[in-house]
Amino acid sequence: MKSEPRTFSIDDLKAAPDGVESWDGIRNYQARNFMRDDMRQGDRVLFYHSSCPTPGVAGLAEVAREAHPDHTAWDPESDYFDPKASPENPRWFMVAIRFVEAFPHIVPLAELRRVSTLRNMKLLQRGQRLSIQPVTKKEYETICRIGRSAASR
DNA sequence: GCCAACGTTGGC
DNA sequence: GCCAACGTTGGC
Repeated sequence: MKSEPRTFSIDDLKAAPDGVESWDGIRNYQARNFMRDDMRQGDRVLFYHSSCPTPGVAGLAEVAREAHPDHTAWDPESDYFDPKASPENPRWFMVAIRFVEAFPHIVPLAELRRVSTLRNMKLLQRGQRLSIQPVTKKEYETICRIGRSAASR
């Protein structure tokens, strides 16, 4: 899951009550469908910092609550207001995630690109902008190993 | 700030 | 259903 750290970082997640935060504001159908159809309680999440000096994986979270209607969609005061959404027809969904760990050092995108076993990772494919993407177990484990190692920087 | 690559909108 | 125009994402 990608987030701009100026807006919401892994440290912000850690500081949230119980380390839990709702992932509201997703207004892309593919990302919505992925949250609604594929993300399950306890699933691990790579927390990615985007649009910042060193984009990369900052740490880990887990799904604390499965998909439920994103109420910001029918709040006219919200930046994420969608006039076509309503409590009866929510249109947009969100999950809640819980902080698990922050890596000692971010795993930079540039480093991910150098790891041959990650070459098929969706994040690294050309034109891939989706803010929520599936990750294979092997990719997840590889990135955890790099993130926890003293050699990462 | 630039720009490539997508996604969405809306006229026809 | 097509597709041009526009908006967004996100690395660099």
